[in-house]
Amino acid sequence: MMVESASETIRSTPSGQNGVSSLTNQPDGGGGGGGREGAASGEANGEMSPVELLHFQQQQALQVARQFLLQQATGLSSPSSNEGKQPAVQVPVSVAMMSPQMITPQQMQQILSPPQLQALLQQQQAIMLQQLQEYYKKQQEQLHLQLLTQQQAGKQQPKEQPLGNKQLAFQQQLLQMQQLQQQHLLNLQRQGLVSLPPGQGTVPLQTLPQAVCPSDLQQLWKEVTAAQPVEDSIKQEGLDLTTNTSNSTSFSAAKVSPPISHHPLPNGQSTMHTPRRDSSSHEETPGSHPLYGHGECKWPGCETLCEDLGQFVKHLNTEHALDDRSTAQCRVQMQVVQQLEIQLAKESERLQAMMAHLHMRPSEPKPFSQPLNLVSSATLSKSTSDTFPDGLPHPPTSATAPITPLRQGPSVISSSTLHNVGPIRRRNSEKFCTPISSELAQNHEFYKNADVRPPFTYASLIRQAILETPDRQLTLNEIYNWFTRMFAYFRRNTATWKNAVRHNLSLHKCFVRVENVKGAVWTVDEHEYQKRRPPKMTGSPTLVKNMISGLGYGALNASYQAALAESSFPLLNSPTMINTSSAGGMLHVGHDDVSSTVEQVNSNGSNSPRLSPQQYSHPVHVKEEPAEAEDDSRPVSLLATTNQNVTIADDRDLEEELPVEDLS
DNA sequence: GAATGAATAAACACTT
DNA sequence: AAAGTGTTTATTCATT
Repeated sequence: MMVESASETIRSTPSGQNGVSSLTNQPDGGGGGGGREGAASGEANGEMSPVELLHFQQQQALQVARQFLLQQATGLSSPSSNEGKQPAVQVPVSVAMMSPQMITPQQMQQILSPPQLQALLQQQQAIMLQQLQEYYKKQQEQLHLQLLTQQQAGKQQPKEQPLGNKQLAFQQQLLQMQQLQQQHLLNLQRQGLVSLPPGQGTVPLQTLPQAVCPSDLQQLWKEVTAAQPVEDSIKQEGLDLTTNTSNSTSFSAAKVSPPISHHPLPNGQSTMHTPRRDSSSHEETPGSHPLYGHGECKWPGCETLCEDLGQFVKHLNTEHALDDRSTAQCRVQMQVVQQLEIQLAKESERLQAMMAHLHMRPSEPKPFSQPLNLVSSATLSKSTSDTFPDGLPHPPTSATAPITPLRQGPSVISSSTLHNVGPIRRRNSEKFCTPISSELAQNHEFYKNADVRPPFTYASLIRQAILETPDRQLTLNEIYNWFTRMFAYFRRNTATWKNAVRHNLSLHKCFVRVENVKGAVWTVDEHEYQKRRPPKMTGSPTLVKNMISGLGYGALNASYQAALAESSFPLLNSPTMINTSSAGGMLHVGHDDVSSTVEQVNSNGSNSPRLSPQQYSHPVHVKEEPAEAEDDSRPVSLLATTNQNVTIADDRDLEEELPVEDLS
């Protein structure tokens, strides 16, 4: 039988330095049409009324800010915006020779070493922050000027209604600016995240998508922009819109409020019906009010302390009754929400584009985590989202950022992974000695859904597949199934990779074929496997250390482990074996691939009843006996989150008996 | 440049 | 006989 031409996908270009230049598709990050550059220099003056003028300027300012934001947000993907901004970064020759426009982010990652990338990103961020601050400063100065002008004018005029409007306009502008700041920061963080290779240890926890919560952002912003006297000018005017506004913006971000036109509810509920606020992890008690939290009124600009809900309601009705001010504030809030919606739309679009680019199914309906695909996700899902020790609601693998589900895929995907997007021959597992299992764990969902070739060798994959089963043995067909189940990539070109699997099974001594009642099964001879190649960097403590820190395991630990657990290496079934410290432990395995980690897990994870001991000893037992005694137990790391149980035990069954195959 | 490991392709044998 | 399974050889590429 002919092998269908699968080769085209696989061997088209060997990746690496030579192939890169041929890739030209660029994700058109939100930059949209290129022409919007010179958007505005808020200059318009003239015959307009002060109010109109304000509005106009505000619009323009917003425009500029938006563009700026957009540009910056896409800065990484659109080389034009960052050309020449990273002088200090050392770029490989191969990159340097390419015209910048030709480089896609992926390619960048391919080409740049993780440290380089890191440096680049940091620079980029620093620059962006700086620019942003400058920009906002200017805006504020401008505002202040206007404010003064208005004040003078206001003295001569009846100040009833006009003044209110002006104030509102200012409020709006400020609000929006703050909001933009926040958004921008978010973008920055996300950018950094998305493209941060795992090897970059310096990633602070907050920069991780999982950890980005509005409160963090605020905190960050406060630090970053502490110098800004924004609120002061406002307060001068007698407005009580203070920093707190950022609070309101952040928390309303997630919700889309219906456009209330004129008379919003007195208490502003209509806009704030957000059930769960990001920052409200502690609050959210049954009798709570969206505008009440942490003992204070969350009305924008109002931080009045209220002992209890009753008092708060009272306060709400008195202080925030239906009047001009409340109405206006509500309107401001609406705008804020609208802005966020716009932003969300843009981000979503970008996400789509990214996913499309990565051949992922855009339809992925599960914005939030999906634990494990292997098993019915339903079973696991619930536990996954909240099982994390750090209280972070998302499993690294599939979880999505609270607001924008950006990281469907490679969220965590490591550079190494990205390296292999596309045709590659070399599996990096070896070089970076990234434990395949961890990588797999982290990007499990991604591989499952994205048609991306996994960066592991067939041997390591096969081993992984085998070790994942309780019996540590699989029939060829089961191995096939595992491949297809775990990797979208292996759902096509079947003839090719199946042949490769067979070839590997036969070729490597580490795979032992055992006759069974039902036929033959394949097992792994660990000893042989380890012998297979010299441990690249196994032992080196320093390396290990680097790796750990590099991967950000310190900070990441919890989520990482959770991810691992979630990734459900079946072996881990036992919920008991949770040992945070072990994250390092598993790393030290150092061996490249999937297996290495897994194996450790296995051996350690021995608790799980069904694990069969064998692996180490050559003599392979065949399936009949489920498992005798648990083997040794090295301290393993994986923190098995509770959900474990569900897992893959069934996995195997699935293939054999159940036609299930719900793998997306 | 050689050695090595891995991916791919393909031929062939055996079994079901 | 066909399909699946397993073995083997050859070629190519990438890395060391």
